[in-house]
Amino acid sequence: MIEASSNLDIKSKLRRVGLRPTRQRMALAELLFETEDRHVTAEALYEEAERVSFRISLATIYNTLNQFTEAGLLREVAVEGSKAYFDTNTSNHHHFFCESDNSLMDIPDDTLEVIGIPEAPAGMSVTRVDVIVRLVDLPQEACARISKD
Amino acid sequence: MIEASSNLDIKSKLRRVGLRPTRQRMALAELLFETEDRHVTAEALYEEAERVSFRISLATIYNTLNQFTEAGLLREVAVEGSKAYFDTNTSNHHHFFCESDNSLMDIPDDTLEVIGIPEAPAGMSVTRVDVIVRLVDLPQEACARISKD
DNA sequence: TTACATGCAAACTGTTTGCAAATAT
DNA sequence: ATATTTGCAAACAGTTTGCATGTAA
Repeated sequence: MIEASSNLDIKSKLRRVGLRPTRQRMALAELLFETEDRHVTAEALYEEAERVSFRISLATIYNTLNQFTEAGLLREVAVEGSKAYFDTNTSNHHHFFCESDNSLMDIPDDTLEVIGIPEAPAGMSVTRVDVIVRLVDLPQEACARISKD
Repeated sequence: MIEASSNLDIKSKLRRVGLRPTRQRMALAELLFETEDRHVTAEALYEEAERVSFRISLATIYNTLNQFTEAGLLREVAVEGSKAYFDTNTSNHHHFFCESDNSLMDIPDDTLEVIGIPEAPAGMSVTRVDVIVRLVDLPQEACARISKD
């Protein structure tokens, strides 16, 4: 049982998108939305739940992340690599991806701009423009030292 | 045995990057580099080899694609999704990704520009900036009709 | 009390690896 | 002759799914 503070907010947040506020969805929502702008993988969220002694199966984590994404509470970030990343910031924005430790960071919305986006080829339309600025940590400096999540 | 035309070119191309020109590497190089700007997945290349009756194992395709990438003959494109995409155009450029049929297309180098790339966080440096313009085909229109590869 | 959600294990996809047999130099 | 490469099958990671059990309304 994680916190109790904002249970009602979370409950209605789930209800609003048509998801039953079950114990596990509540707990995951609390972990995800209590702080701003998180970037999680299924595995990472699973470990986080473990850390606060919340019992949940990995399958349910996957299902829940997908449901939250469909419901618009999360957005999936397209970094290649085998893992799926979920971002609690669903607005239009771009990302740093640190290749040294596979961490994602938001790029503040107003710094970066893409100009001259070509028209979509005939019969298609643009759904989104994703920019990933790939980073490596310089020798001697630990990428891990920078705030992640 | 695919073609015979430019065997010498391909052979020296492989030698130049320190790879022995084996039968299977030659065949794959021929498939990949005969035409410009290809985007392949391992599976797709495997099927292509089958189509021209070249016997090769999928494991070798994977190994070869990775070797070619390390050698700088290919570059991996970071479209999320489970599959790895390899691009024969190793220069700096961006991509359309058609979500309807999972195909990649190059965006001509000079159309698109990213401005205001923020500085890398302390201790890190930018290795690359990737832009993916995601597309869907409009109803009624087949994305597949557009030239792929 | 009925429809929906969960947990488990098994299935599945894309990819990598260990090792014996085949090939390049 | 020697080192490298190949192919196979097995291993592997991440993710999804089928189904019996548990839970929310």
